[in-house]
Amino acid sequence: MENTLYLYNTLSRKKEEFQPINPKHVGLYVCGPTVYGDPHLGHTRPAITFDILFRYLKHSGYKVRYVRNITDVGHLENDADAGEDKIAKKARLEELEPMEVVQYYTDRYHYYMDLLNVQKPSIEPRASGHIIEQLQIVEDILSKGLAYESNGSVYFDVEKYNKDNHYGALSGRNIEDLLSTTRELDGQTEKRNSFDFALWKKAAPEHIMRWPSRFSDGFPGWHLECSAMSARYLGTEFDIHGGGMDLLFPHHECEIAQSTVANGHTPARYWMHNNMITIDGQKMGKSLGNFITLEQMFSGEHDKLAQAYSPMTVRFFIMQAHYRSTLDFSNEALQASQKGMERLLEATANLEKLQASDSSSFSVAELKEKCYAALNDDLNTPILIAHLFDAVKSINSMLAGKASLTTEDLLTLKQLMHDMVIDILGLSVNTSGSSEGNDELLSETINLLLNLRIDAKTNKDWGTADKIRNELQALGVEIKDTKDGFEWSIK
RNA sequence: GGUUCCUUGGCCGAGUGGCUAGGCAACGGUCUGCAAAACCGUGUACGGCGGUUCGAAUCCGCCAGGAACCUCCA
Repeated sequence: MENTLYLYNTLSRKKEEFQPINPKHVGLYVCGPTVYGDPHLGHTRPAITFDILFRYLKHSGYKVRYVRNITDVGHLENDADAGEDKIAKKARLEELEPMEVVQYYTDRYHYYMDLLNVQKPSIEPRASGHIIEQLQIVEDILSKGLAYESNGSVYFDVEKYNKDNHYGALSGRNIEDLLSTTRELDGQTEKRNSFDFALWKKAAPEHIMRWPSRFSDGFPGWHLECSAMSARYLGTEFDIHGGGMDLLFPHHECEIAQSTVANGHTPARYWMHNNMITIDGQKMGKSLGNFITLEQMFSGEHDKLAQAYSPMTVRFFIMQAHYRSTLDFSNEALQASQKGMERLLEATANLEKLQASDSSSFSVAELKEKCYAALNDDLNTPILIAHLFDAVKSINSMLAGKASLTTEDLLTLKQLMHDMVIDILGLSVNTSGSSEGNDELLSETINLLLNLRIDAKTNKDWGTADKIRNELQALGVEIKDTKDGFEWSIK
């Protein structure tokens, strides 16, 4: 495929042609979840965004190593002395072993990602499994004089780093701004500057998750795991680093600083950031407590939810907005997505019914070109979907006998729709995930009833015909009359 | 307070200096026993005020409103 993919690089703040370091291979690192809570709607944004990137890169012929971590240690609750590992806190609250909490929420995360048809990354490393690598980086940075030890903790010396590098290059800040804007928090006394960040943190007595080191019994600073694990599995320089926009600063900025000191160069060439999902115009997130969990989305059990939404509806909803735009949650928007997606999937399934003819009344080649152009333009899935709806229109026109395609064009269209809808957008064709009651007996029974209805119609017995239709519909069987009979599906 | 970003028709949501985004909803028509589905058609959108330009929703300035980050967050 001689397509050129353009990706928006946060580093340069513009779209850049994507060129991998090693031809045919792509190294992709994405910040994964912190597993101390149930996955919510917000978690689906990066998961789906980078799932599409992963799928598209593979579709384009690249061999992709996709690393997405599980954060199970190290996130400080507040800062400095008041710091407490989030996992540990949750554990004490629930009186569970920290690793028990981690396991539980990791499993939950995996379960819901599977429902959303998010492909598993190639490697899913855990921070807790890479303490040694993280300590090695701490030692390395210390030996280079860009970190200092203080009361059993080790901090990165941002000011010193900034002399030869630009701390803030990714997020568009500079150290002067940071000096004046960083909030004064308790327990900053260990640090030389408020913007210094921990590489290693001494554990308070009540802190359960801890590892021995020559500095103290403690745990790694929360930016360090990504530096350690990306370098271990992708090398010190790899192609793409992704994550949520909320991680841009300080997380990714610190990551760059650490890795730059350790390796002499920035870790990733392209930095991609997905925007947030909002609700009532505000970011959906843990801190605000305004999130809707995926369990709630799929069951409909939440005050904000007018109904349950299927995983595919949620997936489609997310893909209908560009990944760098905020996306506002609303029932109306979700319902619109659901209906649109059903139409798209039905048309895709109906491709099999199409008959070729002598000539083509529309250009499949042009459609195909537009689809790839949309993807190549920084993964513009809303535009891609708009083009797919054009295809839907054409497919339905063909079904209605108002459009035609040659055998060759029809084949191309089938392949294209399969590639786009199934492979790249990752929608599964069996629409609603609910009762797949496709057992013989049920099918034959419904067929029997609908055949009786045809008889009734032949006899102009509209009362009986309507009764069969209405009652079946009430039971959730969707009925469509066609020229030569009927079609039905279970809703 | 600092930095950055956003404001598009009933709802969601793309986009470009001049060429139909798309979806959902609505309305009219075709089809149908009636519906549903499908098809055809309709909707004179770009926060406000100035400026640049032959021409701006798209560039610049100001104003209004909103958001993100600066603290854990996807």
